[in-house]
Amino acid sequence: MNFDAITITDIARELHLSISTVSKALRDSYEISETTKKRVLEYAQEHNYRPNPMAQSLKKGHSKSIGIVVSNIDNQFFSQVINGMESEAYSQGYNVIITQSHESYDLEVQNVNHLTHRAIDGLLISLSTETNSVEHLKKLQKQGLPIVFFDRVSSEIETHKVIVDNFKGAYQATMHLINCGYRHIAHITSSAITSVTSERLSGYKQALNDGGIKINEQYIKYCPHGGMDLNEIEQAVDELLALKTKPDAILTAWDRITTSTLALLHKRKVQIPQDIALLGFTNTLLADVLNPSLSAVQQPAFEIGRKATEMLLSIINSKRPVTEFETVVLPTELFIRSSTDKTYKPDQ
Amino acid sequence: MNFDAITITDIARELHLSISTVSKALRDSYEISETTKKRVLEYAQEHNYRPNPMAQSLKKGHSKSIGIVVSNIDNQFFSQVINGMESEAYSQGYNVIITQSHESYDLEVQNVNHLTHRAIDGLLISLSTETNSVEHLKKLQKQGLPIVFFDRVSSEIETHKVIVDNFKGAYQATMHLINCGYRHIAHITSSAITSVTSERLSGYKQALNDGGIKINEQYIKYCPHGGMDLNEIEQAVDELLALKTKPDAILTAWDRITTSTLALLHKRKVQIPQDIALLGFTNTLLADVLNPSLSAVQQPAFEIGRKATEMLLSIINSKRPVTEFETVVLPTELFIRSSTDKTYKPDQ
DNA sequence: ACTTTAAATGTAAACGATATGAAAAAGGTA
DNA sequence: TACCTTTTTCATATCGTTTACATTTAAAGT
Repeated sequence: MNFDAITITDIARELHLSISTVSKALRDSYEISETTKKRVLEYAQEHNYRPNPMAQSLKKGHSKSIGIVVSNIDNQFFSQVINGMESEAYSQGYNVIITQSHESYDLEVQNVNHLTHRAIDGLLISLSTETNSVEHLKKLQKQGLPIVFFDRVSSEIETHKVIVDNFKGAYQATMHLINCGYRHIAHITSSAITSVTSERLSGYKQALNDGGIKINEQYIKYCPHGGMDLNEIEQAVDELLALKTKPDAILTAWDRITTSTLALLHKRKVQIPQDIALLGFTNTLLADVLNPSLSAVQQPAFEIGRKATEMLLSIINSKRPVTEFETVVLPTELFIRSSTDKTYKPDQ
Repeated sequence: MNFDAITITDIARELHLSISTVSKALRDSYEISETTKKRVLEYAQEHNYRPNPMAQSLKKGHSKSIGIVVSNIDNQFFSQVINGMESEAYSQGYNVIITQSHESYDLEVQNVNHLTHRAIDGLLISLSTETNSVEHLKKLQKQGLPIVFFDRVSSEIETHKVIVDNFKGAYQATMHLINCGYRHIAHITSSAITSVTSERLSGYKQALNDGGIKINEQYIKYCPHGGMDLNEIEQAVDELLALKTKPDAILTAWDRITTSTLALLHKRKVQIPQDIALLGFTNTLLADVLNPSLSAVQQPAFEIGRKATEMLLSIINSKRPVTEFETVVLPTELFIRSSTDKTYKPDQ
């Protein structure tokens, strides 16, 4: 706002009042007479006065904005999460500043620094797949910056967290595949260090166990870059297809991996679900109109974002330091469509 | 940053120097001796000193952040645009603050106010479909706020603009349909007041003319809310399907409208392209794996965002007031897939 | 020894708002 | 009229920086 805007000083000068009188009148203080208040308010209105937020922030010691770090905004899941965050933040008079880590640890650190440079009152973060040290966040937390994790959390930092029941989501999905009659179920997932990955992996394994199916490590493929690197997924898919006993179903654990796997199977002329069934975690709105319509584990993305923000703002607005932290676990939802349908006929 | 951070004053006190000496040392001024500089720099480093951005902004009169207003972040086109903006802004040391109008005029005004409240150095905006008065922006521009339009622009404000060749994009798309042998080509588009809509509509009409096809106003449907309101699209589709001579092809003009139309046709068991061909403007990454794979007009979204930001920053950083404005027109790209293929067999 | 000059550091006034405490004005009571 | 309240207004310090200007100190020149 380097453009000429009217300040409190201008009003004081014009109205032959002191700066403090104007300031108080503007905030409707009881100390100021009704007459003066009216004069000031009218003048302010007329000249479109807006308090300078930088001055206010400096004086008050907070910026009324919160920082967000996600891996990629260009991803249905995260953009829905951000929607929820924005909604909650705005309703409480806060701005959000969004940054992307693009699944890179270095970028994550850089973004976090950039954000704290730029005066945020709190941080909402989903870790990048590369991240296995959270020292950069620990330091900030120690300095007093409120942090709330969502989606991909760290167990090394004690704070509020919002996640989904990844174990159950993956368990239900795998169990659905088993119930449909699939026996060779592969799993393509992301970096092994990410919380989300290991929880979903456990759910997958447990379901296989409970279904009396032996776990085959060859059926589990890791894509360390979480779907950002198409080559990784391509290699994973090709390795699965090259196996003597090819899988008859694939459970993909991440949004990007799911849609990429679908595209790759297409390109290789693999019939879904006749040759291989596909079921994946994804929040795409297009699951219904994909070819074939895609069975999916969907996350309550908007609610994740909203809840995480609510928790962050509760820390920010808390009078006393917060020492009791909570981890909110939201349920996933399984949508069954054609891509896991044994009786599927391509021509509808 | 209301958490206890070290300030320039702390450093000065500890090192028995004046505040200005420290300030100058930190910015490597020639006035300060190498010895002092080194002492200050080392101390600052060690104690992890960060200049308070609010104080700097207040003093320097700018915030190093730019505001963005889009209709919806949860939309491939816009998230790609924002990616481009973020990329350019960050490389020049600027932050972006993103807000969504959700296609509502009131929300747009509110966001713009909120943003200027919160100290931005410039504004990047794509108008909401509802917006037909830009007085709120004119006022800000008059006050000196640099504004750059992208995508949905207003002819009533003179400033830099980044758009795509909407006319040509729609013309090529329609021509492609004509060349494929379609003769009853419908057009579902958004609010008639939006620049994008009218340009694409003209392209559509011109192509029909050039192809010797009479324009049938019954084939042109408007969805004022630009795809946010599914009912509108549903009604448009149903009206088209109820016509005595149903269209044999549909050109959809907006990302959301395209994917929604696809879903609606699916639900109504309309075979694409056998019953009706579909071609639309969309930037979804999933066009290849939709059912059927979707012919699409794609926009260079990242480049739109990057370029718009570059132009905005050039205004912001310009020494003299900018009076010469430029409108950059980028090309669209037509991808031909199965949804417009007369010879299409569902089973690949 | 005394002035000149350059180098290094310091003082203080901004930026725009808020808040504390004091002063002025108005009203009330004896 | 003098004195005390109460109401209303103002002067000023503050937040953390930046910066124009002033001062100090030391070295150099005459």
